[in-house]
Amino acid sequence: MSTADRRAREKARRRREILAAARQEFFERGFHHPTVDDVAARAEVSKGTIYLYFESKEEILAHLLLEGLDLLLEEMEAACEPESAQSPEQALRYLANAYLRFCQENPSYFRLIMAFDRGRFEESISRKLHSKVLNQSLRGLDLLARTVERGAELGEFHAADPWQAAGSVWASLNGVLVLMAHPLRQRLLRSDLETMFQATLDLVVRGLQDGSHR
Amino acid sequence: MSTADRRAREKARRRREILAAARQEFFERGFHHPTVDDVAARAEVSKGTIYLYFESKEEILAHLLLEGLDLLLEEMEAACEPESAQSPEQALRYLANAYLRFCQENPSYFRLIMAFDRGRFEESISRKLHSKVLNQSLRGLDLLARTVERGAELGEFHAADPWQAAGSVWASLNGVLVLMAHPLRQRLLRSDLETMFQATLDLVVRGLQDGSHR
Amino acid sequence: MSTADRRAREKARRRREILAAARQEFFERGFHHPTVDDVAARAEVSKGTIYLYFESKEEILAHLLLEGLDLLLEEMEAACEPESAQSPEQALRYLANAYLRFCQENPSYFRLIMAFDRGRFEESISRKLHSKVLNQSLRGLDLLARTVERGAELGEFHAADPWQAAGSVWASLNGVLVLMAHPLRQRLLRSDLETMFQATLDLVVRGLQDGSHR
Amino acid sequence: MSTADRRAREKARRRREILAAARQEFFERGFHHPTVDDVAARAEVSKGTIYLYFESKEEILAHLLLEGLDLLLEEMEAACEPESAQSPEQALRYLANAYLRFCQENPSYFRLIMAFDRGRFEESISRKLHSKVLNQSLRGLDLLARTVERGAELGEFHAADPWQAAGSVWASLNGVLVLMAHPLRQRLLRSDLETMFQATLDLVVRGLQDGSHR
DNA sequence: TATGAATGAGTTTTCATTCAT
DNA sequence: TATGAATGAAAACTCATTCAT
Repeated sequence: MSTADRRAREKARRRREILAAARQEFFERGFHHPTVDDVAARAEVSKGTIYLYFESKEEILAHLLLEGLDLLLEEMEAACEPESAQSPEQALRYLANAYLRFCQENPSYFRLIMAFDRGRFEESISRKLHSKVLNQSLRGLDLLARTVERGAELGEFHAADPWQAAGSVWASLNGVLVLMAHPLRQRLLRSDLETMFQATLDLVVRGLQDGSHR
Repeated sequence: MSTADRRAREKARRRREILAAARQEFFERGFHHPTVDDVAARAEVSKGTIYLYFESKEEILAHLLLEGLDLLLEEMEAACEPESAQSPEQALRYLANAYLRFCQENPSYFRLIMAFDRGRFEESISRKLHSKVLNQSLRGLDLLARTVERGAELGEFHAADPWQAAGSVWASLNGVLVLMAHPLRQRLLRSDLETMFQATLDLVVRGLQDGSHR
Repeated sequence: MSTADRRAREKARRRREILAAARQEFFERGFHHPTVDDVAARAEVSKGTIYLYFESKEEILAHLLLEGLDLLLEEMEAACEPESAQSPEQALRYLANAYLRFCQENPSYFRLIMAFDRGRFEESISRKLHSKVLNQSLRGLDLLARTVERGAELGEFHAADPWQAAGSVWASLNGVLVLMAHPLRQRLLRSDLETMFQATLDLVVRGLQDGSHR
Repeated sequence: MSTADRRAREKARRRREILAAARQEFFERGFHHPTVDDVAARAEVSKGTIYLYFESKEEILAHLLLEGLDLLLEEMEAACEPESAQSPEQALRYLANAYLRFCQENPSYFRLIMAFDRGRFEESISRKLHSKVLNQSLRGLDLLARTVERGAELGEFHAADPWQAAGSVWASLNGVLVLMAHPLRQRLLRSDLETMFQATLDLVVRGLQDGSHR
């Protein structure tokens, strides 16, 4: 067993090393520029070895994406940790800000997450991995939905369908992050990501709190 | 003159034909798959001819993008046409719905517009064309901002900075369109684009109307 | 006739204009870079017109070469003009220096002449034009040979075969021009074209004057 | 070790095979005509493999050039081997004849060496390779200069600056080789390379021996 | 005579992936 | 398990020349 164990451990370590090398390459030089050779060189293994641990180049990127999602989820979960202690609005704001911080601190992961949406990814990675990514990417929405739901139960939010409302919130925040990713739009709107993000958050929170119907 | 005229007309027609062929290829097979050869074959001209009318493959895509933006802007402008006759809320809803319709009816143009954001486009098209695209892409935001401003002046919206508010609204709507572009997310949220879009629109409109501050 | 005359004159003028445009393009940007389009643009005629006046791109270059040779020959002929008035040595030195001046003042023509030697020229121009170039390029040698011959007759040079001797002289002078064309070799030999050329000229003149046989 | 050794050996062999294939292609069909595909086909490897062993097409040519220079230098060094045993004149003649033989036996290498002078070579090969070529191409001149110097010290040659004199000799011999490379000029001068070369060699040797100043 | 639109063969280089060792 | 040599499809762009008008 001990031998098998060590083998497995070493295998896992090697895999992590390759992933780390890929992360550096892709984050430093863009998602398209680095070649498998570049990654192999950085990981100090041969090109063939890469294919021993990953099916394809795209799968490596998918795994990095998964990493990013894990990190994001972790931070979002931490943000609404002592759940009961926070008001739903507070929790919503914490969640949103956790997302904002994550994007600011990990712009490359954010770009990767956004790139996943419209990419040839889906065509070129295994079905299993693809659904893994999708699942993970929905957990954030889930956290949001639960918070909205709690707010609705407490009468603080007016949302007939918490999932839908969570979708709206998520879409709005995401939209700002994408919108402000472009420096030119920051200039045009004479604003920065931080300000814009908070303004949008305020806007949707007010929308959730206001029960009036047109 | 007649000769020169006919020449110019035929040149313009040929250009349109190439653009049409490119549109078909790119919209049917994705923005990355088709080669210049494919476009040439579809347009029934030689590859060299393509380069007589367009500087590069990327410029063709940029011109398609411009087409899409023109179309979108046209529809948005039509939507708020008899400006004075509409309440700001009404105008905002019309604008938003014009955007929604456009995206539903021209999903490929929408994908192209979204794709433009993050891409090597900027590096590979002429500066002039690039700024043309940017300019056009900002006019939608401008329409929105003017509407918000009118609402603020009439006291119907509470927005200290109309441009910022317009940015929030635009970002939110855009966010929904992107979010729901993925069928899997539609399923998960047990909703469809239409519903989700209207819900988000409601949310932000309520947010604009509600003057309370937390 | 007058009409035909004018036509012919205009045709000749147009031809010269194209040649002038080609000269500028090729001399400024190298013999390989400019395209037929570039030449046409410079001459302010259409590309098709170029082919009305010249068979091919290579033929244009050949005509420029011919121009260069004409110029060179003119100067060499001027150099030994009042033939009888000069000593053969003097005449030889004048001839050589005419060549040197020509190369210094028309480095592009010189490069073109050298390029003709080893080039695909021969393959791609008409036989007639090719022999015209060859003929012309031999007239310099002829001048040299006649001077050597005169020297031999006067007993100042010792040359059993004046043509052969002229060939040697010509080859040597040419060799220096080529050798010193490269700045790196100028540096290595710690000399410049002028000095080296005169030194070589001295060397061969002494060789011609010295009747000793090993 | 054995494995690594064999690998290295095979790699070197493959490289030699590619170079041999390139040599055949380039020497048979001209330096410009063959494509990388042609070389690959001749070497019976895929096109990609070529680029595994050489950076570019130009680098292949540069390596062939280097081969040629190595060969030439070898023969020139052999020619003045038992240095002390020869008179300077003898040594000079041996050197010159070694050069002549090389050019006669390896006309393609000679053409390549001449072609290197003026060409886009310098722009398209690595700096390191380029200086390697330059270095090698100067060693011939160096041998000549040392011989002339010895002759000057012994009083047999009159050369104030041995390097300059060597330059003159080298230029002259080179000039003949270039001049006579063209069959048409051989015909015109009613001479052949061999005769012309010896005549020119005689001329410059006499020039070196004669100390008179005009 | 002049135009200029159209052609399309031609060429280098890249790189994900495979597979013999 | 690891290597790294080999593959070969792919793809954008150029430009001399032709020819209908």
